Amino acid sequence: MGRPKKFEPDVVLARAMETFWSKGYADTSPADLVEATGVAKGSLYHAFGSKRELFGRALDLYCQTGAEVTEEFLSRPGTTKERFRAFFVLLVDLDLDGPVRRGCMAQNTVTELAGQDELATRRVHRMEERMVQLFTARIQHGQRDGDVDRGLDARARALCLQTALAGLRTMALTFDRPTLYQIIDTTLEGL
Amino acid sequence: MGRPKKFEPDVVLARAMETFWSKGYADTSPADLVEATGVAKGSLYHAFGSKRELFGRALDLYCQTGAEVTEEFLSRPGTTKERFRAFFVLLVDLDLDGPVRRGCMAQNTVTELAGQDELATRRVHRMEERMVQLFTARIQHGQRDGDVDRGLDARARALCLQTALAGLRTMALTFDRPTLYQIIDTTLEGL
DNA sequence: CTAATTTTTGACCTGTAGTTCAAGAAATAG
DNA sequence: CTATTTCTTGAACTACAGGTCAAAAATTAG
Repeated sequence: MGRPKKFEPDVVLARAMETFWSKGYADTSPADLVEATGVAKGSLYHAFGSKRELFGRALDLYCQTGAEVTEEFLSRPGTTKERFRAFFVLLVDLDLDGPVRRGCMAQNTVTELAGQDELATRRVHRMEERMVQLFTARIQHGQRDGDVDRGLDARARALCLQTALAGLRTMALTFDRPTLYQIIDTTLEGL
Repeated sequence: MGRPKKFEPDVVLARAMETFWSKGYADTSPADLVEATGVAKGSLYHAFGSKRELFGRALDLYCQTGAEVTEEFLSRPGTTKERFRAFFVLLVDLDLDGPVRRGCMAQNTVTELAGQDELATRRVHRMEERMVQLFTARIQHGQRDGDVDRGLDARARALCLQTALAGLRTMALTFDRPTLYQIIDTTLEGL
């Protein structure tokens, strides 16, 4: 009972995520969120508690979605190298084709909030570890397929790929597409 | 003539840089700058015009210093791989030994301001290009020394190293030292 | 229909960001 | 010593951030 909600919380959360992603935490104002979601300020606070809490939920959503997309994408048919290449290209394209270059929300968050917000920092670290796990698993899968040299230390390699990806998304803020593609190819050469 | 300055502009600028580096642009308030520099608010505005202009000067200082340190460090005696390793370790240690993890100010800036402040973004891009040039030159130097395989595309390799470095400094916000060292070693293996 | 419950909303509040400025202080020129 | 110049400083100002709240609206239980 009680008055029914006028908005879908998941939709509002997704829109809030987009806004935080594009503008960062500090530079997103309640007014921005009202504009992005179409929900009045009071309702937002009623539904989500505070700007920080809403941001936490948005970050969770981002990490969850990101992990799902990664898993799905790496498990499609193709060699290990092909799959990583396609995945990296996907993310670079995502960065470059958007109306504004905004990189990876998790990285942006840790860059902005490391040393200020331990919870957010830990959340991002968990996400990074998850990515390394997914990469490791894909490499090991490739080793079983005979796709990847069995002498390779899968986790060490996965850590390098995660590092390369983080770097790539930073580079994608200022470099052009051909250069970024070239970086992807050179990076993946050793696989 | 006129009343003499009470402070050394270079010292104030260096302190402002430290503050922007640690807290980011948006989250640094005039009050923070007053505390960090010991100079009254009015004087800061008198000397530097605006927060944005002061930040611009601070960013310039950071890029300038960074390029100098890089050049100096890569030109010390040792093989190419040794020099890159020492340089990467230096930066990781810098990140980890400070009182707060703050990464690279240039990356932080472009992460926070890409799509909002074209001037700052271009400034960072120039810095990144400069780093790639320095890396390229060092690799070519290694190729002449017989240090590095001559079949290598020096610039492509340098781009990868710059990307790895960017990634490494992001990873340094959340990962521990042994893992980061391992990443450095694996990354440099192919040199 | 009444009571109880849950949302919605904009008005309102407090604090601070970023800036300007007027008044005074410290120098030098003549 | 006076005029001129340049610096220093905190007070004052406007705008907005982040959040609270009371009143009205929409539902269901009985």
